[in-house]
Amino acid sequence: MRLSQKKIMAVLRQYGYRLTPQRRAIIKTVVLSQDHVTPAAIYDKLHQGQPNIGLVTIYRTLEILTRLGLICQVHAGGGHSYTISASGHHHHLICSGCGLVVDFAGQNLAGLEQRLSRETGFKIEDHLLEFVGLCQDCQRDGV
Amino acid sequence: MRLSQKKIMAVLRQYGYRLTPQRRAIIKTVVLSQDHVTPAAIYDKLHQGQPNIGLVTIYRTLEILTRLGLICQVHAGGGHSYTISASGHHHHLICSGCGLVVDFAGQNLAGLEQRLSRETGFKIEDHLLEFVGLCQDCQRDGV
DNA sequence: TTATAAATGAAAATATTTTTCATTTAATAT
DNA sequence: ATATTAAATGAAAAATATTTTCATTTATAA
Repeated sequence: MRLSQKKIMAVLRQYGYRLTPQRRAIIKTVVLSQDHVTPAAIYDKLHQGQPNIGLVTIYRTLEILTRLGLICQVHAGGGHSYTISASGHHHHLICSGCGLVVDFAGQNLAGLEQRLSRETGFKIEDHLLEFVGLCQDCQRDGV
Repeated sequence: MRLSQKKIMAVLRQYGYRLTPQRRAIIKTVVLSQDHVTPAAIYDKLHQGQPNIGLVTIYRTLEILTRLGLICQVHAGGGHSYTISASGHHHHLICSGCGLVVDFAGQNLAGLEQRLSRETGFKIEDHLLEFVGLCQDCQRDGV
């Protein structure tokens, strides 16, 4: 289940952030995008429109949304970090050909986490699990 | 088991790369480093010494070593990607306080990989599993 | 409406990575 | 040993990415 635009805006408000037209537009873009988007891609898509949005605002908004857990970053694949909207605990399957990101869940890492905690003394706060491969389309197209 | 300096150099030679003093110095730095190192950190450590090493050479060498699987990148934690030497298939446990990287193995993701492949049609090539938390020292120091 | 703290965006600063190309050099052949 | 040559280096510039600063605008609440 992906977060809706409405839900994201509600959470923003809940935390005392203002709902500016810029933020609405950025959220809309991230939510409507099927795969992950870079700050630059959002900028390209939005900065001609109304309102005119600066790249700085995009960085700032993505930072807030990430901090609130409303969007998350994709690390593998290109190597750089991209963002994608999603909700609940899940992981990413990333196409190295076209950048498509598929969310998946159902992998319970609690056991492993406990083992690691026990063996290393770490207090584990977070984890990152991503698979990289070729989606069906890219396999067919021989990317 | 971490790769030794000698082993890394042998593999480099095996693939037809030349063993320059610069490459030796870079490999030594990465191997001796307990945690992950950034290109900039390697540069700071080496560019005063003999031989004088340029940042470009560091980027190029790290790229080769990564491609040959002799070192690998760390994605989570700071957000940027860092490199660390290691061998064999393993994953990372990263301290968000001090950057310490602990390797761990023994997590077999083949079953999950198969499931995802079946469900999505992806041809999976690689994966990334990282845990982030606080190491014992940083817990104590209240970082 | 008005007041005001938050948000914006242009510009500059900072940081990161890649490209170019003349020069140097490691490894091979002699 | 020495010469040869393709590979490697590094300075500089270019390209890319991100953050900071600060004057101006604006969403929200009083």
